[in-house]
Amino acid sequence: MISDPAPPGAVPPPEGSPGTLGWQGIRDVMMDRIRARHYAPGALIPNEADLAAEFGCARATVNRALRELAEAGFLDRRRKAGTRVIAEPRRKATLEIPLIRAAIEDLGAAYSFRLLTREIAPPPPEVRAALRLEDDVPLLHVVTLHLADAVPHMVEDRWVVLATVPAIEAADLTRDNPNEWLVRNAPYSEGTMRCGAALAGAMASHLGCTAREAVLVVERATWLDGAPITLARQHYAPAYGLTLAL
Amino acid sequence: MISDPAPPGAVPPPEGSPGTLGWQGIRDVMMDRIRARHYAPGALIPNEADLAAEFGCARATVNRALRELAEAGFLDRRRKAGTRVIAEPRRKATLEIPLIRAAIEDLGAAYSFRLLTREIAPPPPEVRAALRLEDDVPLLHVVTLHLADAVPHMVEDRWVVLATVPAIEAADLTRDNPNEWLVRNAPYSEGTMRCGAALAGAMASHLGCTAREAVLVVERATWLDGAPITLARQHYAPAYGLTLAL
DNA sequence: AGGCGTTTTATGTCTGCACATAATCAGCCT
DNA sequence: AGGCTGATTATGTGCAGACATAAAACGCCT
Repeated sequence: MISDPAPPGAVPPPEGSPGTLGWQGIRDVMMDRIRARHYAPGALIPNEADLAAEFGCARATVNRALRELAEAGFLDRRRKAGTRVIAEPRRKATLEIPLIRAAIEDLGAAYSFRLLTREIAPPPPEVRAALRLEDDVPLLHVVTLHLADAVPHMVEDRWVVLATVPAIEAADLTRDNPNEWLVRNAPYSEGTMRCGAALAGAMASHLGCTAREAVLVVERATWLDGAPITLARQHYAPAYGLTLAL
Repeated sequence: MISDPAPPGAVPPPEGSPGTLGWQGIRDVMMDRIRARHYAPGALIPNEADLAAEFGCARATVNRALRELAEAGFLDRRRKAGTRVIAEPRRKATLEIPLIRAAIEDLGAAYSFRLLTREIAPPPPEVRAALRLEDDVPLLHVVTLHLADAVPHMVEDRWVVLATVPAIEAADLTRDNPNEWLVRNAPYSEGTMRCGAALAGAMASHLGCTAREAVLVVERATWLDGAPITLARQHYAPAYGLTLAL
């Protein structure tokens, strides 16, 4: 049965006006109802046709509104089974993957970088494993120091699969840093990302801190249709943190 | 002008078949074209009506496909100006905010928790600042240790604004841990989330590690329509990292 | 009871069509 | 030239109707 008569509090303002609120308005009203528990957690809500009648609009408009709420993780929609309020919504935080130059400039600092290492070498086993590499081919290995107002901000240790992105071998990475070159020239279709913490250790000298300080480590690997592209491990300066949007 | 004749490589399979590929198919074809630079980075793509004619479908179907690509950060759409390929796509990683119990059980471990502290106290200045609290009212302060297979996994230090969520004062937080209680009973409309690194320090005793190890720290604050709800600082056990999806 | 098709139902998607809205562009006036 | 105004144009949104599809519910048969 449907929890129509609003058990506890009630914030349902669909009003008697015709249908001038659009799909965003309908989404907002439905969101309010979910929050106010007009629709109980876990309960079914009315079907699209009924809601369309209530809001005085077409079913497609209700569909658009409910689809968004489902994508946002508040509703569970299944054919024939109807639409259900998720009792324990698993919300998502999103992280805009920073183009390093842009991230630093957004901080109001002047960006610069230094290429510390550039070599073609066989990767260590963990790198091969992380990229799911089968052959033991040499990769391009670059270490880049990124600075904000000439102060070390992040060290990026990156391996690039030349077989997948041969053009990078000829690129002048002292002009465009590897991060930017890849963003512009190597689209990817899949990837993994993990962030953790570690002691600065060997990175301390680059970051201008002591080896015993804690730094944020971000590791990202990318593929294009199954072909490995690159693995990057980034060590940020102490006290720096990533901000995600909810 | 539009980069229609495909400059470098070309992967445009719209074929002569009528219109049996649906909006997802159209999205995929367009994605392939962007990756193959059939549409040059920064260039305009054909308008919806033309694409609809090419794919043999209605404009609404093309619209749906392009809207998704725009949301994913590959296209920039503006009324009258048309749709443009973003040259340096700023991609987003998403983190499913874990219900701690579920996160640990997904690891294949048995979940348990211990409430270490429960008090009502005035918050320190940084907590007030993070929640944008104006009055100097006392908050509920709980510290919870979450364990995976009886091994310490994370310590959560949380402040809850009683004025916004009075019901939590009566809740039995030794049954439902604060995390779960809030997810079920305190919906939020806005929030911030930040993750960084720190030395274990005073948390070491709870986490079963030394004070000089690096641990991941996640700080989350939430509001409901501007009213502050809670601030949580979570210290994870050493070596644990968050995995984001690209 | 138990198992197996068939019906029913709610959502998913598509089609044409229409109008709204924003932003560009051209042309006009001063 | 400079600036305002209005036409043009591409996207944003809406509607009504239709068919597709998944899955639950029902009923039938054994």
